[in-house]
Amino acid sequence: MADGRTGSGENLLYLTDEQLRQGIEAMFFAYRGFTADPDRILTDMAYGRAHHRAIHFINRAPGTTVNNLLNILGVTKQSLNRVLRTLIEDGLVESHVGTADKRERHLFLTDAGQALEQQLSDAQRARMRAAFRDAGPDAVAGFRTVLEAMMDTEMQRTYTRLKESGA
Amino acid sequence: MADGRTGSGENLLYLTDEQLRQGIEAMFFAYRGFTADPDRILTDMAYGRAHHRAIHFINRAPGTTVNNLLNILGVTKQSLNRVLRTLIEDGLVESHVGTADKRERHLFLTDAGQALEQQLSDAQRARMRAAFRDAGPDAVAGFRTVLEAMMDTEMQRTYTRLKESGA
DNA sequence: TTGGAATGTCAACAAGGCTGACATAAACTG
DNA sequence: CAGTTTATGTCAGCCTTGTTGACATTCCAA
Repeated sequence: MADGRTGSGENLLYLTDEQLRQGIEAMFFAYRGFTADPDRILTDMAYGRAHHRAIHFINRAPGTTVNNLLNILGVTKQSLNRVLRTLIEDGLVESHVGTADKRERHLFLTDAGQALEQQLSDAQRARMRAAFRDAGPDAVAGFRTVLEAMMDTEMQRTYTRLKESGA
Repeated sequence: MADGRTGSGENLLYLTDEQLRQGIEAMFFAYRGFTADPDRILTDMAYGRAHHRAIHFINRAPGTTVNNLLNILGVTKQSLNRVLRTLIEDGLVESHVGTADKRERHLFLTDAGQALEQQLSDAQRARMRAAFRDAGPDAVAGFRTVLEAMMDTEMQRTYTRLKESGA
């Protein structure tokens, strides 16, 4: 079974260890490309990938709480807090004490924050768009199907919720 | 054009900004799942993701030189060296002076190194296999097409070379 | 009203990137 | 052969970004 064959008559050659290893390496190299363009922009400022992630999801769900962002990003609150503090100090993010629950902080991008978000996502989308266009719609559908299947189930739910909150 | 439509008559709705953003978020969440299982195994030892990457590619191309590994991993020699040093000290990797060119060091996994590699890749392959099986062969083909298109051209070449050196 | 749960902040530490400087040995070149 | 380039290793020090621990504030329920 290590080579993915079964006696069922189905063609399962796409599940051989060699095919899986190629998939693993494709993920590794592609993720480098995926992050390369925003990374380049960010190092010119004093920011890193963690700042990008925070900005992305605050833009995606304005008014989100720190706790919610924590669940999305999958890091500790202390780690996120450091990133948020610099973004707030630099005037890219605003934090408003919750009205219903004063323990909560609701996060928003300022105009400057939105400008940076736009710059970063333009760069990342440009690469994604080129890849999607080269690959074609059927390949893109397969790409998304496999990625969804690769997520932890909890992340699948988060991803779907975000997806449905969009257009 | 920001929504991906053109007047060409082609259906380019899969290139809308919303579709691209979903692709971006899918990459983010899926990569977390992709690394989660090996990460869990590694933190129980004193190792991290960097050690995993080194072990993976040494196993993939036994006898590879330090310089070659550097190009594959895309890190500085100082960074790689720190990782290699611990792996060699711990008896997972062996470094042999080159015969043709004595400046080069050729890297090999020891039996213990191969055992760890097996453990890590089993975990990672299990998730990839489940995702591939759920998604089906056509989706897997699309997945790989998009990932290859998303790599930097230099990484595409590295990836292809590795792929062709396999089965 | 009091104790626990939720939320967020501050401090300190570790992993793993990075640059720069430098050493060594081997290979190559004029 | 002398000088240069290449491959590798090492030291020092920096930054980002993850971690745990301690603590303050706020809310809610017994």
